[in-house]
Amino acid sequence: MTTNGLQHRQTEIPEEINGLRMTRQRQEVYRFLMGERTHPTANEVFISIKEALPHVSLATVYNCLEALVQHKIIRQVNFDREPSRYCPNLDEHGHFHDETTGTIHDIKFKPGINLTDILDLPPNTVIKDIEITLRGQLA
Amino acid sequence: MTTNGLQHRQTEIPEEINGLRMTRQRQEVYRFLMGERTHPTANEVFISIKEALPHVSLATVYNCLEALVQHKIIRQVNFDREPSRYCPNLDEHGHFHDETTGTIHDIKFKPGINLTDILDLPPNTVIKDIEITLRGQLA
DNA sequence: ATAGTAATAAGAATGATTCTAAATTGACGT
DNA sequence: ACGTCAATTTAGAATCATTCTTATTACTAT
Ligand SMILES: [Mn+2]
Ligand SMILES: [Mn+2]
Ligand SMILES: [Zn+2]
Ligand SMILES: [Zn+2]
Repeated sequence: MTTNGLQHRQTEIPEEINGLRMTRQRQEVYRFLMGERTHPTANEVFISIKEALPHVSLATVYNCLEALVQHKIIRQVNFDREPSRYCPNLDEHGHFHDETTGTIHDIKFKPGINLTDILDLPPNTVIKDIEITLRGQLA
Repeated sequence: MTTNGLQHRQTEIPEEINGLRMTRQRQEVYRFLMGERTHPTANEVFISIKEALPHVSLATVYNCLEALVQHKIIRQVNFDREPSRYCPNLDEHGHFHDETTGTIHDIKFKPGINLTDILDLPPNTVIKDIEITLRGQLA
């Protein structure tokens, strides 16, 4: 019988994703985000993974989130000047911010739509990223 | 001969726009933004209008910008977590952030396009605002 | 002019995020 | 296993755009 804590692991996360070594802290951040549709903030991630890693620091959560974003494992989402939120959905999608409840919802694009088709862009423009944000009420 | 400083005014800005009283400070902020396509930050506005109003404070610039935004006279534009920028273009448009030069460009939509047509939104959704941001290079 | 309200100014406070420096961990070769 | 080196984590300090506080000044209306 060992005490390495690996024997009863429930969700298996690979050693490495997109070239990023998945340390215990990164695993917990990633696992939590994968189970959330709410686009949590860094602080919400911090509070939640403290259950599994009581000694984790907020700086590490920021470090993990930055590493995961840079390796395109998760996405960072910003609403105006509010604290950044994090999204595990890698499909191209927009974000709807419901003013009534404060909740955030992923918005898919209708099938067959190319965002660049509707934009009046100069020729030969290289687009690295598109962000679409909506604010309103889910009537 | 008077010293009220109003006799040689070059650009006439009305006393009131969209129900907002145009104080001297608000006029200068607004006048500067109207002459800029660069989407300046609050600090850039501050530095520029100090020529005309040497005693203006940065807090006042923030106050003015907030008032102008709330009365839909200008628009606030955010790129990730960078300082907010301000835009005098009230037409519906997106923003392209050129990584090479750091410049920001307004992006028009192709004629006859309704943004909501391409989004897979739940029925009866009230949309108060849409923001489209692109990042890349103007090849 | 007086009173009441709105706006401005200067500086302090805020808070999400980043930085610093020291300790810990992991990977790799011996 | 051991030593070495790089990567990662940690706690706390620092950063800095923005907001807040409070006193002063400017309008507006009687
Ligand atoms: Mn947070
Ligand atoms: Mn600024
Ligand atoms: Zn999302
Ligand atoms: Zn613009």
